[in-house]
Amino acid sequence: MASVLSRRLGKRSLLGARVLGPPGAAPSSEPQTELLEGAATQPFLASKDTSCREQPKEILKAPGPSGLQQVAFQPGQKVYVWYGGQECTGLVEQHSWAEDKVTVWLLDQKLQICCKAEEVWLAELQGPIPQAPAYRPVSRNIDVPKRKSDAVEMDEMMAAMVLTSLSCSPVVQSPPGAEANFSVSRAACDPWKESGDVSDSGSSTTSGHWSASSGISTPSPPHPQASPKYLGDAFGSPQTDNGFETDPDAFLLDEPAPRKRKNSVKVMYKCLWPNCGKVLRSIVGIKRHVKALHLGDTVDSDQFKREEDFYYTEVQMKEEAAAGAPTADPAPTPSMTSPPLALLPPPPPKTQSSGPEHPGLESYLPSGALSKSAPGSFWHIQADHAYQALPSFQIPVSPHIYTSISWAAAPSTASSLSPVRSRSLSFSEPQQPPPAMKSHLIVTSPPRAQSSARKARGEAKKCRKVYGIEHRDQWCTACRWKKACQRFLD
DNA sequence: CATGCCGGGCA
DNA sequence: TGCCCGGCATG
Repeated sequence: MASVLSRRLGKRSLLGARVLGPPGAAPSSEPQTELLEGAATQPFLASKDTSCREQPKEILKAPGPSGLQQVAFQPGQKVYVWYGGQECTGLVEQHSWAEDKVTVWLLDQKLQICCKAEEVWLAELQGPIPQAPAYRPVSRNIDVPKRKSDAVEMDEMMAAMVLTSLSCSPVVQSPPGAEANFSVSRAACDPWKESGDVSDSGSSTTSGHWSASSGISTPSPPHPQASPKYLGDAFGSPQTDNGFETDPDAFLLDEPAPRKRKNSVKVMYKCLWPNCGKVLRSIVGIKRHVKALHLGDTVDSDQFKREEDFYYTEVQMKEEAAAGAPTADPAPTPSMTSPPLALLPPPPPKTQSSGPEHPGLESYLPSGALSKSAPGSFWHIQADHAYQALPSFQIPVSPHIYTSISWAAAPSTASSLSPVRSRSLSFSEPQQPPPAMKSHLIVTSPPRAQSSARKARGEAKKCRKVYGIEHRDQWCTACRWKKACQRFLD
């Protein structure tokens, strides 16, 4: 985590320097908004901006006192602009410094729009772009379809542009800078940098179809990175999986859709909005969902513009059974395992609900953050020698429920005797339905005063007693190691 | 005293 | 991390 933080900070600061300067001076609309936005999205923009585009060619206005990034958009420059709910590619037609507005010709929509300079960002290093093409600004207004005599030229140019964009930034259709950022475009443009980081993004998990059309895909989702972190780092994890072959070349040019992951792991996007939990297959979908249902229509306010990103998270599902053992991927992706949580069997009728309730706990973590964090990761914890993690393992299941899980590993020798730790339920040792692990809810009391105290000696016979010292080899490992017996739990 | 097991050391 | 053991608590 620390590492994440630091990394993150690093980025942020980087960005701060570059994109958003000291608050205030900038010609931006409302300082307030700017601040907020800055705080929330900077990192994204940062990585995106710094890594991909501008650096190389764009013209930055002297960072003067304002510090705000001021790009002098030049006619013909290829840019991205957030329009109609998606990131569109377009060409700058005119940049009005006075109003800090930019007129952009949207390639996709074939129309011209005029928006604030801050809403427009440069597409990566545009090669030798035809300088100031001949098309004249037709109107500052939006939606002025334009098909002119120079249509031909335009077409050519557009074709070129499209090609460029295809090769450089598959993200064309992906969501706004916010999270989209790390996605492909970055991957594509910034192979040399943070390749590790990049790898963790969808490209590796999803089959990376950047073909905008495929509903499922969308490059890489914020992955653990985005949302979670902001929600308080609930997910633990940096966990960048460096598993992605970082082949610069592959990245630079239109790489054939990244190979699919061998095992069909589907990436879905889950809404993290409290009590929602909707799962959609496309990032766009989820964004839309969040925006529409939870954020309300705040499209125009900068401040919320990319907020949706914080409310969904990527989850990986195995094709076959959603419940299936979530891949080894431990941390971040709250792989579809969260659900089980909800399904946890209610505390067995007579579980010892220890006396002291802990009303206080309830108020703790926001359910949102929590629910998605802990569980996901915990559920697949496996331990061979459980004794170490064994005794009552508490995991916050929901703000107010603490689950105490414990499981015992079947000793290599006698699998027949897989014990079950349960003192409330009177199981005899033989197995218990749940194959993977045995768990039962126990409302544990908060930091037990006497936590340090030794665990009372269990009444059950332990290996030592049962097998006798002479058969020490039949003891469970824990016993052999003079640890709490795992075979005969009490 | 026998047992259970925590804490800690070692490889 | 696996393994072992000193030493303490408990019955």
